[in-house]
Amino acid sequence: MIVVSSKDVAKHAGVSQTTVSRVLNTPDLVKQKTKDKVLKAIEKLSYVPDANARSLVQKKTGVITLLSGPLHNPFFVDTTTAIVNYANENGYRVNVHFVNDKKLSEAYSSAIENKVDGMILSCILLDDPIFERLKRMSIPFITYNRKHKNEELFVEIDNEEAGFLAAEHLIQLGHKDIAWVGGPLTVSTFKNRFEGYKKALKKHRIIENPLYIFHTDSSKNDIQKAFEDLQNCINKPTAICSGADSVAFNLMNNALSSGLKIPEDISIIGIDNVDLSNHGAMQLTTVGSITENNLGRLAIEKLIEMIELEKSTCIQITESVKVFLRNTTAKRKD
Amino acid sequence: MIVVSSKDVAKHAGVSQTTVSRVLNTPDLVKQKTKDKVLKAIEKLSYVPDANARSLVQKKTGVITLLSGPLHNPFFVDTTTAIVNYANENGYRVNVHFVNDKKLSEAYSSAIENKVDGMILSCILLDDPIFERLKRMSIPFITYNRKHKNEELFVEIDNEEAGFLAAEHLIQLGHKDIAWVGGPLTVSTFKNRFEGYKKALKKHRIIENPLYIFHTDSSKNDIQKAFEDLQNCINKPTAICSGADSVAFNLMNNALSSGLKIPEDISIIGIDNVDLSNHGAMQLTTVGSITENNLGRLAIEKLIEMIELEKSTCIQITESVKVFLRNTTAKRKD
DNA sequence: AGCTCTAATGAATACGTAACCATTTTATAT
DNA sequence: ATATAAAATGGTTACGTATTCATTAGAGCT
Repeated sequence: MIVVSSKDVAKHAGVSQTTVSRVLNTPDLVKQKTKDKVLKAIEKLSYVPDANARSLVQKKTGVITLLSGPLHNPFFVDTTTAIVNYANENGYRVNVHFVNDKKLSEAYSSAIENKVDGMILSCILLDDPIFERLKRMSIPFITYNRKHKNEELFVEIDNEEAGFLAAEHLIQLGHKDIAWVGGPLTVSTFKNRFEGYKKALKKHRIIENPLYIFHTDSSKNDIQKAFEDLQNCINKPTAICSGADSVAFNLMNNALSSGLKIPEDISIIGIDNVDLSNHGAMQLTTVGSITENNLGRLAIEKLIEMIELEKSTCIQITESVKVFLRNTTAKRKD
Repeated sequence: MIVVSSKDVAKHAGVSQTTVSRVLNTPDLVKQKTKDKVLKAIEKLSYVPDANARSLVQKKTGVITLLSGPLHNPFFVDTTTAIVNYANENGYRVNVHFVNDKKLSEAYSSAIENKVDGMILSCILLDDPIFERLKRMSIPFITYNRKHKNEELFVEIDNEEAGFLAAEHLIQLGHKDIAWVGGPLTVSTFKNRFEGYKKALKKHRIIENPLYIFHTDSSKNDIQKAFEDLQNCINKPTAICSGADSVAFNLMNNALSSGLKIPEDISIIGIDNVDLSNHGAMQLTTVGSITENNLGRLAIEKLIEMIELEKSTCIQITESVKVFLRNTTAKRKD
């Protein structure tokens, strides 16, 4: 790979490397005639400045690392789009990593190897040591979707309220046998949503049935297993409260392929209100942010602010939620 | 941002910077006792090598730029996942950009600003000048999904055959009034698929109806407009051949929200066989690669090969296709 | 012409790493 | 003990840029 440097341009234009640099960064300081010479040389040699070298001296990389959950979860489709696009519009490039909880720490260390201007994380655990590590390294970062037990630097929806509203919606439709299929309780999102679910049951004096409760690893297989176990219950639940839209989509898939009709045979509600849930073929009833703000977008805005103002403010954003009524929930049949 | 460098580690451990570098890169060349000292210092100062500085001297960035289409097209969900994950497994980071055709050149120039080890493009136009530009810069690259008129360095499915099979499938179900809703003909994918569609009609002696043919800009709005125009035809088509699964999903959404039943009232077939098309609620009949290889995965494998072997082979991969029969197409009612 | 002030340019250096070459230390053979 | 080879370490430099400081050219004035 032949690389043409600013020195080559300088030699070709008969000026110093400094002047070449000036033409690109502070063009007002250089005479028009010189500028022309240099620009011509740049054109002719098709010179492109090396962003790596620049970041070495400027101590600014223009790169943000995104540790996102996997894209087969449509929530991360929406957020990744918002994050990458907003960052690009503001002159940042985004290194994207799709992380699963199993090899979280590998992902972290590989991400830290590279000096970046900031990091944005979706997959932090409640008591993840990465939190303190990033703070010690004084690298700007923010979490979205999930949050750390420290309750700092996060953007989320009101997860407990979301779980509560989801369950209460089903209760108000007359359901009593309401299952919960969520994700691991080591992440704030599922933990709080599950708390909300329990709170709603309690409020309406419905006794929790341990056979109805599944904390999956949010993999397709594990969710399918939960669904099958539910179908094998003696008292099949008439409704399922899903810990996330992605879980709901998987459950819908399982229900449909075992011949069940939604919502006639079973009601399913999600949480997140991802774009896909509004598709005509899905029409998933779900709970999501009232403002319909994209959490990724909120997070990246704040992160870039932190980077550019160079101060580490405390960011705690919790979006209020409501039910988005669609066609996967219906009154209980008797 | 305080940065601790290998010099700091060296001073702390009482060795030279060279030795620190050696401990990390060629540990066999350094005595155990020294190694311990250095590793201890690294630990204590929580030193992390600066990948930028390294790439400056090694002339290798470990970064690949991905110019992908937007994620609301599920095809790019599948490919982006495959590309990012495979690249990460092989020690590369991926700068992701989501490009729309309107501001393609902006995206290019911003991407080129940064020296990267390779580029992978989904959105190249048939006669895109970027092709020659990248070749001149001798930066390894490959295109997937679409290809350039030069017919080099691409991974695709057999698009003409795909269009042909899609249309013929509808014809064999008894349909004669078959619409085409695709994307711009300036991209190879849609151009060739449309050719296949026409070929099938011709083979079965069905006359093309210009009122049935729409080359949209693949935006939601434009597709909706096409759908509405089709519904306003005097002879409504009984089936639609979509230029891509993403188009098909949009059409399904339009059909369902205007009260039509699929496939009873209208048959819809896609091309790409994206993961989502197999979801229970979608069950989109579509045409896709026989091997079900992910095009993104094929492309990134080849790209990394090119990077590491440092030779620019000619890559032309065209995957054979077949129909994946699901539930959005049915016999024509009379 | 001589002076001052500003505009325009260049030389030298730092950034953090790996590579190259030189040197010192240690082990092995005579 | 000495010579010789091998192992281990250090000094210096290059990578491509932006920055700092020094210098030169030119404009405007008396």
